[in-house]
Amino acid sequence: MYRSHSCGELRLADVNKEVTLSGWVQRVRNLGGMTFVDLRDRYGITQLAFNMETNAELCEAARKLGREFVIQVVGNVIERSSKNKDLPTGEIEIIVTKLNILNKSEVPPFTIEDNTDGGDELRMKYRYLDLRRSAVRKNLELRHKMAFEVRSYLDKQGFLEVETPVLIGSTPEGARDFVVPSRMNPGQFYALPQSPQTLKQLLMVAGFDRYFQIVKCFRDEDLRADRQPEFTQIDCEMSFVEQEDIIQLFEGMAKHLFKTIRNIDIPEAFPRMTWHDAMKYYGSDKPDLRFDMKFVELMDIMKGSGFSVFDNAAYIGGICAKGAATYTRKQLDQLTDFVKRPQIGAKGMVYARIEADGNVKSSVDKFYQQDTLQKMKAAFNAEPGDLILILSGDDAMKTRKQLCELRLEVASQLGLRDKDKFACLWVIDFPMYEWSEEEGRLMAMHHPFTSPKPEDVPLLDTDPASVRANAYDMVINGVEVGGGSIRIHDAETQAKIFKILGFTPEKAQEQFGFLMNAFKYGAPPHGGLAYGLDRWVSLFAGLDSIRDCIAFPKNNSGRDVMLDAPSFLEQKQLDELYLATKPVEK
RNA sequence: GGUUUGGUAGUUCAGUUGGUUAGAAUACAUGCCUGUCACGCAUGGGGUCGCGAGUUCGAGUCUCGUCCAGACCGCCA
Repeated sequence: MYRSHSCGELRLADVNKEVTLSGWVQRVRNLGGMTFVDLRDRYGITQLAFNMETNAELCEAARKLGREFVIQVVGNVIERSSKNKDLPTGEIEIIVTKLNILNKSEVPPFTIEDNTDGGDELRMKYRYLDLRRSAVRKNLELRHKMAFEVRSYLDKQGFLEVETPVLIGSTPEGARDFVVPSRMNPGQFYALPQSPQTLKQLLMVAGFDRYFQIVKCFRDEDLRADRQPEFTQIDCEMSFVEQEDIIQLFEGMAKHLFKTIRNIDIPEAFPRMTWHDAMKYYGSDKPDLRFDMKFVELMDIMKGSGFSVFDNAAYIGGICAKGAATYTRKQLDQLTDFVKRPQIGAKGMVYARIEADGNVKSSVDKFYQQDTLQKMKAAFNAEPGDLILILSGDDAMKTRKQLCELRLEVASQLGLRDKDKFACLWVIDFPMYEWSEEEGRLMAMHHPFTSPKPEDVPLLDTDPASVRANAYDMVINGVEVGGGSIRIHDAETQAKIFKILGFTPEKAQEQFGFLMNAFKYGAPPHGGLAYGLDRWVSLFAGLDSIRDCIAFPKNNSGRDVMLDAPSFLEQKQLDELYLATKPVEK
């Protein structure tokens, strides 16, 4: 028997028991006459005590233990003479009578502690050591609990978890596919699913009217802190439902997760905002509503006073930062530099402080009379002590996006983006299409299986760009945590949508014939939603990157630095796969 | 593909205007220490300053190239 107890469970009530413990050596404290060893496993830390007077040989052996040695001890639980209140097991310790070294360890390249001295790169290379740290382990425990609660909730609602294949066909619409060459079918490739979208729709045709799956999805696009090439979705689909049914059910799931994971009750319904309003008032389809700072458009007030930048602008808008009039000139210059960075691309920033007497002191005072500035102040409902920040530009959408970045930056600086505060939101009524400059055609904003709003269907023929979709995203704290739509379920409409997206009937048949054929055999009305599990976990854990809640994540360049993958193949493997070329190794 | 920040001891970092033997903390090793729990004290070892080229009497420091890593833009139906 390797252990009778874990390293996290012994308490005062266990005093006088003889126990066997196994674990890793966290630290050895050698005080001369006695030596203490912290023994760690994933349940906690228990202190082992060795005394030179009572057992010199064992005490000498304990002194020689190194960090991360795996040991097994037998000993008696006693009450400590000096207790440690910071440790759950801090009232007891083990007087060791037998010590067995199960395995030695080299000195680890970084310290295995909550405040490790290791940098990200090193921790990723030795991820198996990083995962020994409680901070990382807790994230994976949280992830497990969330997946468990998702299954519990959906099972109670009658959902069935069905596995769909990972080796499927490539579809050029959407993100780039990861592809897998087929040895048995020379020159042909599988693709890994970007999501099981079409497969779950086929399950609806098959009559599995409540499906879900916690499933890996793959997208071969550049990475970010919140994007991995493989990520996990809570993928759901339902038949005989309208948008409202889906919103209700998955809002319920979100509330269930808030309650069970964070013990937060959200009695009221989540607010809803149209995509149009989200863009107009927040410059984003995923606004962070933990704070207000709504955009105010100033075209009527500020245009035509001789300030040429504004006079020539297609959009003038601003935000009001409550109580931020104390910003110094230096801070304002830094904000100006922030919006002028190439990633944001604004030309400049106008600011105005509301002074104690109610007067407006702005950076463009020489162009505006005080009564114009007062009108502006009124438009923001600004009060003394507030700071107004204004951007303008000749492309309204671009300027709003710049203003969005400014809003988030100022909110961060003012401490308004509290990780323990949550603001949930449904963004609804997305447009069906957006124009792609690169492709020179309309692209599906959501995906090509999304249905148009019934009242907008006539517009498909006259003005497709203005058609709204039965699509919805859930946004929490400015993070898109999930999204979905009511799908098209008849072949005729689906064919029409493909046509608008620029597919020839032949091309549509070739790529999506299986779906359109299925629709000929009694497809029920259906729709669904997918939540991003990684993003949910990182929100609840307060993480800056989803990498911290993934056991073995990939780095910025899509590499697994621990496995050193991807890697080159042997020529023999390439030959078997009919892959001719091997890039020259640098 | 682009913008930007960084790469110096095992690790995290400092290193001034280009100038003597490149430092600190921590980790590690050795010794002392009987109530520590970030134990303490003393001593010691440890460096291809990412790599390559250039400028210079002299480069960790300046220039160019390159590799690696992070954040972001494009991209992500």
